[in-house]
Amino acid sequence: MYPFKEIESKWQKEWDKIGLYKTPENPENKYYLLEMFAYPSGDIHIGHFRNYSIGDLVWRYKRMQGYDILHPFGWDAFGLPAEQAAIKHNMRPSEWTMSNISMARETLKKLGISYDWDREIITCLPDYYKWTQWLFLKLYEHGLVYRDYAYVNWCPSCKTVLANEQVIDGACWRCYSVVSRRKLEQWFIRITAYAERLLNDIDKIKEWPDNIRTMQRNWIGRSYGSEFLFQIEGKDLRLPVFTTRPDTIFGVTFVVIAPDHDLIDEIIKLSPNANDVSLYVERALLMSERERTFTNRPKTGIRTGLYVINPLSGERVELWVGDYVLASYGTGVVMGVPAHDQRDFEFAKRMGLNIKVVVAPSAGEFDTLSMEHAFEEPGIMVNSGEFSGLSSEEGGKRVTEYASAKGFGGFKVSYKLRDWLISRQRFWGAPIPMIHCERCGIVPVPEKELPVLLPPDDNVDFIPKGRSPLADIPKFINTICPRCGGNAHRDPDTMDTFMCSSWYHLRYLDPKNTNEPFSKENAQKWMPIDLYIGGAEHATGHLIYFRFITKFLYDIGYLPFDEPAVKLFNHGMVLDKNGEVMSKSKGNVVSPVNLMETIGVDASRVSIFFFAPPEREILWSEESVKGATRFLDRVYRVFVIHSPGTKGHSQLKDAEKPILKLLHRTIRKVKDDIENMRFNTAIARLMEFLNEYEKEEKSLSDGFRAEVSRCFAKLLAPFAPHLAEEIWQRVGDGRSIFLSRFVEYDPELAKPEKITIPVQINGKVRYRVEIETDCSKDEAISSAQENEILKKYVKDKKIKNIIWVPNRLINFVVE
RNA sequence: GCGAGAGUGGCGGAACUGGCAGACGCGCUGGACUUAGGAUCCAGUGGGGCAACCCGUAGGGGUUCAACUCCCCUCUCUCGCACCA
Repeated sequence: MYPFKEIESKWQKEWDKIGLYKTPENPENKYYLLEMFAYPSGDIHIGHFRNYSIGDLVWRYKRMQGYDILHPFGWDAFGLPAEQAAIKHNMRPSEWTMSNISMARETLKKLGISYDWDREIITCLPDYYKWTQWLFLKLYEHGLVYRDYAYVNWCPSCKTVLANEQVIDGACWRCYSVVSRRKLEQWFIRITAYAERLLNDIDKIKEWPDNIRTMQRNWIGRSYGSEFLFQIEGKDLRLPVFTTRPDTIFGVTFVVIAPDHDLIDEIIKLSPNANDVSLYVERALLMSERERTFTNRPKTGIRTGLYVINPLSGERVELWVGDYVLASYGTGVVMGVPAHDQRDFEFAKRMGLNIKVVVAPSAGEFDTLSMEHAFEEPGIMVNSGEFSGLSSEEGGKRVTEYASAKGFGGFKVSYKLRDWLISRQRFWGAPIPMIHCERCGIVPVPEKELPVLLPPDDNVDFIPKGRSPLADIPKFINTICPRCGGNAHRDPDTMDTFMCSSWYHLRYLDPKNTNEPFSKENAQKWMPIDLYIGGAEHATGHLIYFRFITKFLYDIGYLPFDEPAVKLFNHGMVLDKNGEVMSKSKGNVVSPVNLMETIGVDASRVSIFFFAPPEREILWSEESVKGATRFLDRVYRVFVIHSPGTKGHSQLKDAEKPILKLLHRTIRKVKDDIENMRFNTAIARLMEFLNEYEKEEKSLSDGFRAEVSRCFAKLLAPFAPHLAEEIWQRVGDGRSIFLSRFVEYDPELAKPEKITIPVQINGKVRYRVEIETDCSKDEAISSAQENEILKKYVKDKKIKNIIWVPNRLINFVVE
């Protein structure tokens, strides 16, 4: 194997010395290249390596095209695992986090990833989270932060709040007790105020993958419909009901409210069978929302004994509580129209409720009793008072207008997107900069007092006691009200780490700024991100929050753009050879360090690029690295050991023409493949070129070989940078290859003179014919017609049609 | 369950916009070189017949001169589902 160790360490030192990765201060041709930052849960694994190698490849390619690039890296350092590690290993969260960061940073440096380390950020350090808190205050200032009650998972035996991840089949992951729900007052961010823009602007981010754009659309989930108020009979309480089918309002035979609805306690109080309802609600809340909404699960429910009045028909119908209704969507109350909604139909059948047809396929045609399914399509309204006879569309509109005029309803747009709950009852996060004062109520911490420092994490008891550990640290929790100067206490919760990661890309612009999160000037210089690389698992989490915060900062004048990233690229996951996710607990983590030490950084990169297209998931296996090491060994032999050195150009010999033409075709294909993120086929092209070149090598002049070496080194440079630099040292201009310009191809040379195309008879390939490139249809057909096989198939039959696809194929359609 | 993807030789994958299915590589088989080979080089390699041909892209149907590619149905797997980041 070629001496990769010496080569790699030599060039890494050299690049460091010349400051290759430093960000230019005043970019003329800017390119902001960003990979999602890392959660430091241990050392870099092969999945990270894949992600960052993709970024590094793009950096090298773009650099050689003359771009001024910002390519930073950082750490998403707050979060649950640090606290878990603290409990498990009796370590401080900061110690665990920072030592993981040092280890991973060293690995990234050894892997030679082109980051400008001067711009590194760490979200758990005060100079960063100060500005996360600042962001929270700005959101508060603009009315986008509020407090409300929300359910959390609660383990009664550990007495702690659990993340969804910590709830396994409804039980606590540590003690296996049944997890219940507990209502807590928490902080929310009103992301729903941006729902419409987040949805509409998906049209602006055309260079994001379609699947992510579709997932975001569905996640935001806009639906147009109507809202109607159903009064509880005899009470002064009106329940708003959202529906997308106002045309079926006369078919309501029951109304169902969610067990987690805000008004549920009141309903229980009013209910004649309060005990049973209360018990039902308690049981329903043990299930996750996801379980509750499984459509193949039998829907359950309970009568409240209360009645509500249909505002349109005046009919009184039963009010039920049902677990298939979610408080978080629509109004948390649904009208049951069993004749025209399949879920309602099943519910009514199970519970013995009436089914009333109010929409018929066409006027007069309907059958009330023999229905086996709901009729969900639009049609003609029937049994609907004055609205009978109208089409669903027209009637729905009229019904809603009528309700609006009478004050018991109206048009309504509903979103699936919910407000963002950011309170976490945990230690290891950015403290929420709010103060609770007995006299003044809730008071934000003044901006000049930021950061609200997290107290030292030694001697903190992380074993949960049902509230945030910060609540039990007097030095932290007790404070003075900034408004009245009286005794007050700080908010004990910390922020969701998605808050930290929603703006980190902006801190890189200006990571040392002590006066503001980043300067507008730098934002103007570098934003938006030109290419953002990361996993698709963030589709409806980080990638929505990140867009939202960008829009918010645009609105308050901090940013000149309201979308953060022009282009998004999702790489595939790296799984082990059994198709399982790599994790420490499974012990199947593949380290790029071992790989790098046995075959080198360049061969490791080439293996992972060659394995599959970068967006595809891969099942990692060591056997596949052989192709890459053999390839680079041959490259080393042909272009380093046999290097002709820098020699002048010479007259082109006849034997050199085909290689020259192949070289230009290779340049064209490799460039095209890099630009379309098809790195596996780009490497295949280089292999093919090498195969041909090696056969002819001996008959070529030194001057020609030097020219080929220069081109090949540049084509190789994005994939195997160290080896490419080693080749370049022998044939180049004395500077780094990454300061040179990438190769261009000559379209004339890239075109082959003759091509062989298939000839089909009735769509089946029967023989082949060689034609001149770009020849005419007649020329092609005449050369194809002189053929025994064709004559055999045609015989006395007629040629009906001849299909000619230029430079592709000929198809004779016979008989 | 809902939403988003994926399924091609023994294996990873290739096939531009509907136009030669299997590029490139791994593995395997045979050979060369060699004291040796888990090194290197050469040749072969989807299946059947071993010839003309036929069959093959998860399964079933359809559109077309032509389908891995487009449409319908079914199956399997992966990711996300709001407190993992």
